[in-house]
Amino acid sequence: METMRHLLPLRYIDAVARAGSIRKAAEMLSITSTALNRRILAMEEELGVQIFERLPRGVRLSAAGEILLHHIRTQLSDMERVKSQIADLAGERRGHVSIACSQALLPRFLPEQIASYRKAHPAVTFSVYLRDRAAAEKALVDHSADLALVFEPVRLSDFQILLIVRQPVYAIMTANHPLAVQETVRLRDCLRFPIALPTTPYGVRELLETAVRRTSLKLQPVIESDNFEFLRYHALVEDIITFQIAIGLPGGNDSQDFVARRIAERDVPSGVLYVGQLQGRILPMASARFANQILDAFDKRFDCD
Amino acid sequence: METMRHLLPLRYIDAVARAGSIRKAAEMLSITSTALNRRILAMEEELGVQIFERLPRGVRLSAAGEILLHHIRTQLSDMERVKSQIADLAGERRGHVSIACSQALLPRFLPEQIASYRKAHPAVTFSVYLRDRAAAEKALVDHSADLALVFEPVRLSDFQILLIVRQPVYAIMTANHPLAVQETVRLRDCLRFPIALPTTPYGVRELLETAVRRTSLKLQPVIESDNFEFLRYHALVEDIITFQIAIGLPGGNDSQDFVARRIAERDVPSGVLYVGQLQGRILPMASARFANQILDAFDKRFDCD
DNA sequence: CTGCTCTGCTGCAAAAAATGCAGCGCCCGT
DNA sequence: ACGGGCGCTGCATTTTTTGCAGCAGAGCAG
Repeated sequence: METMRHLLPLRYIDAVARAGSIRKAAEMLSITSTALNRRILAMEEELGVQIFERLPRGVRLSAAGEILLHHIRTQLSDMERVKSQIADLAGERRGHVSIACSQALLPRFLPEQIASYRKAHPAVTFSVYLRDRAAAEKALVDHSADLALVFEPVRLSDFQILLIVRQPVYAIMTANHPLAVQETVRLRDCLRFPIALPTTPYGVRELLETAVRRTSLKLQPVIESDNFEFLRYHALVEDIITFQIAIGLPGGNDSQDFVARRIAERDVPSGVLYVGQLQGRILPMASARFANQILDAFDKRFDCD
Repeated sequence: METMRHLLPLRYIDAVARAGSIRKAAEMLSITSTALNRRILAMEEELGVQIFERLPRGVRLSAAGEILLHHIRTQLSDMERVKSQIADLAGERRGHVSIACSQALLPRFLPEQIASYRKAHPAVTFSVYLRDRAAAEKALVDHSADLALVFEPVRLSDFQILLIVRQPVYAIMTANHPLAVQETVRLRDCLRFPIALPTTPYGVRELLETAVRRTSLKLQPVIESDNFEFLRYHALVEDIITFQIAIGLPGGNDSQDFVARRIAERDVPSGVLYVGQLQGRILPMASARFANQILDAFDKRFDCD
């Protein structure tokens, strides 16, 4: 966060690596390129190895630099962890939790969880980043996120799974839609009506695509978007069907405006939501405690297996 | 080893913690107490917490300081690891291995192993510290040793076992001792003669004590020492019997001066030699490779189970 | 080819930080 | 009571870091 001056050189190297150029990094750090350049040079001198390859358009990490940078990033977040541990034993219970997650968590689940957590520990702050599956995992690796909550992740080796929750797919429609009378709906029935779908990188879309591949059905969305909110609003206005997973749904399964009807499991198998962290990393107190809270929350709210 | 100036503050804190006083630490670091004092103060300022409690006779780590120091020590040896990784990919294969071990390893086993390793990697340097079981484990914890080779350790929770080797106890005597004619000797026969023993903290002594406790025999050493070499030399000169474990014996079981005769397993069970490292720590390349070499060596030389 | 721009890098002077010296007040053991 | 150890501070000095201006080199547009 702030200061801790002895690892300023480390932050400088990190910044240069991110910016890809000393001058740009210097600007972000609001120092002169001279100073930054000389610190890099000094660091390379001390190590006896080039950290960056010099290109005509900037710099790039050398092999040694890659190793060093990895170490630097763990070191930086380790220091944060130590700081929150220290704050913790002073009874302050402060710290920071940063989360990378899929869209479905944003409207309801995370706000609720964070609010509940902050009620108990008001000094803890949060960063929440919207990231697709791949980007969320990358965020763990470069320590820009402590926790990732992702739907149907591409399982990366660095991803340490804390929890797996099955998430059935729901069809969202207006309350007076013909299908709204049923408890659960069949996929083929939905597809007789116009539908709105998330774009391909999203897990829900992938599940549906996989489901229809086994059948003679076809997905022919009249609306595509990468924004779930938009899809739901549009479904409302135009009276078409869209799809979402359980955790993204408001209140009960029904709100005043629209209803959510579970799709038969035999048509579309439940997707899987993963909560995870970086393999082998020791989380800061605050993040670890928040992760535990989430785990508890899932135990209570959903059937896990 | 030295340099890497950005973690000088960390080394300073470590030094003060070890010395227990700023002035003493300053002397060791060959700087003024003023400078050191101010660095500590600055560090505490940045952290917003006292790292050291001030006592009339010096300083002592505070609770926060304990946490911080633990982090500092990991950080310091992590940096060493990174440096050797970097050197490694430059093909230099340099680095440093520090070992805490029992006495029995010093005369033959470690010199041989280190020599053989250094033949392959001449740029790797070694520190070898003689430590009893407890001190060796402490050395792992405070990162003053990468590896520990100890006989009959008090199993600490931080100790991650890499290898276990059974080590039978041998009786050492002059070649013309009455018992020297037998292949293996009985403990009760040994105790009919004058004996020389290591002092109580040592594993061999403990094994023998345990062994006689089940019998009517008694250990009545005419010589006690904490130095195995002395015991052996003295046994030679005075023609008395002493005891040692397999790995400490020279060449074959016999040298020109004395012979080693295995004590019947039913009298004195084999002791156990442990090779271990700090739980959860990632060893520097050189140390990891050396540990592997040792593991291989044991596979070839002894029956392991 | 000629400008033009963007890069990393360097000489030199100014600014900032760390250091050492001397000395203060404190507390303990004798 | 007193000497010796301790942590800490004001001030002068030294060392380090920073910023400004300017360099050479490489891509790029014309």
